[in-house]
Amino acid sequence: MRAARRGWAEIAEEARRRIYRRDWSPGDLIPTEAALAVEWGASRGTVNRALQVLAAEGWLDRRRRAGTRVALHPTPPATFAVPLTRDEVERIGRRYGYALRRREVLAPPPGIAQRLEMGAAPGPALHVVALHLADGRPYAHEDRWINPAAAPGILDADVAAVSANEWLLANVPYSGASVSVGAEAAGPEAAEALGCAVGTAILTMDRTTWATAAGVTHVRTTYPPGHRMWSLP
Amino acid sequence: MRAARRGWAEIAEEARRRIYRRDWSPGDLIPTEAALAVEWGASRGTVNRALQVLAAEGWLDRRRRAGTRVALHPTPPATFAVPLTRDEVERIGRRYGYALRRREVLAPPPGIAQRLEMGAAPGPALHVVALHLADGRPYAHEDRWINPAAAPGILDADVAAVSANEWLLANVPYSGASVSVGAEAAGPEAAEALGCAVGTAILTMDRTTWATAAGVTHVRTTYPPGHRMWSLP
DNA sequence: TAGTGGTCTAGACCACGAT
DNA sequence: TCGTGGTCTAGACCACTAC
Repeated sequence: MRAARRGWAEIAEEARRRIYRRDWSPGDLIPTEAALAVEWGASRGTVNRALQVLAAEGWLDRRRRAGTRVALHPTPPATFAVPLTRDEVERIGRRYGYALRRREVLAPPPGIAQRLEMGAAPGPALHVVALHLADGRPYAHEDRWINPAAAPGILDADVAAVSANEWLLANVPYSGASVSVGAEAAGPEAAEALGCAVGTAILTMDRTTWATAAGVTHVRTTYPPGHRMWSLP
Repeated sequence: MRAARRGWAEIAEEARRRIYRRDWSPGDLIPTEAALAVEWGASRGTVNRALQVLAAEGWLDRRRRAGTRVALHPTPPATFAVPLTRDEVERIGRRYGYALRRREVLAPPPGIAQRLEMGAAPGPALHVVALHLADGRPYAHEDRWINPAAAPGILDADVAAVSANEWLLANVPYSGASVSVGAEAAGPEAAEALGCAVGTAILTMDRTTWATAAGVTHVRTTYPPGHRMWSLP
């Protein structure tokens, strides 16, 4: 039906159109790659690339021999960027500031030790509490634990000058992270730092980061009342 | 150095190893695709595929002519799945239930009308308030507005029997969504539905969904105290 | 067992942008 | 200008799985 198109991106776009126009309805089997390659005047490799993108986005379910079907619940996962706080602040055009509020070396509580895979009788860890500022006002409060075994040199780092996270990014290999968000009533320390009443509803984000095998750091970041995290477009 | 490897996935794995072992450090220029293809005994196309994956994950910055560099802040965005609530409940092994609490047709408040692109003098919209249950207990409370112009037939749908979201997924094309999360104090309606005190800190998720051009639905979902959203592994 | 998607290859041309 | 990544192609083989 269609004349020669150009590139896998345009092919993917055409396929998306067919899906949300219901030319291809949820559950439907769509033509094979070979057939679409002929129809669109492209090679099978190009069609394959386009359809793999749609499958990764959640629009299609593909299985060898069984063919490609339109997904029943085409709801692509939402993606939230969780960048370095400095970058996040500067990207919205505000001046970044950083203030260390507490630094201590002591054995972490059991929950933290478990997340950092420090064993049942954990040695001392670095505990850092700091405030990130945007145009001089509180932007985020962070309460961080760092496993010195996984981050050699951190105990000598000047975490008053550079945020612990930036030091880690520059100095420690990173292989993965787990993130969660939730709502909590502000505790005394966060409330005072963020300038709100104790008990106010605030957004909290927990992030645990690993190197190859060991847990490197666990951080709880809390944001002032009203803060929202937005998905990427 | 290395014997023939197999496939772009293994090549990507090897490249990731070099990055977090600091064989390739942040800011470094890495060898060209052609050079790596020779070293790894693969074709350039295979190396290209692997490096494109790493670039999409945030590990590499690639530019024509300038070559490929290791990113300075390699922090891949966290991805949260935002599935159909029914699927979410069933995936954690609990029995799903749904209870309609309110259904009315009236002009939406200005903020909602704006998100749904209904203009300055919006006509009536469908307002649905419902509760999702897991093993009979409140799992999520949703307050939803639907633009009937973008969802023809919704006014005749039986939203007491099937959740409005499921009806929409089955009947209305979907082209994109915007999601945000935040923390709020529970209002009277949500508090009563979720069985908590007014003012308790609860997680809220807003989602606006569009068809090709028009806004289809805006929903605010609130979760019981303590609920957390987790990133995908 | 046969049909479908997943992938690799070698070669080619193009687009971008550093120099 | 010209080196680098981005992409297309045609052909091939393989892996999975419905039949």
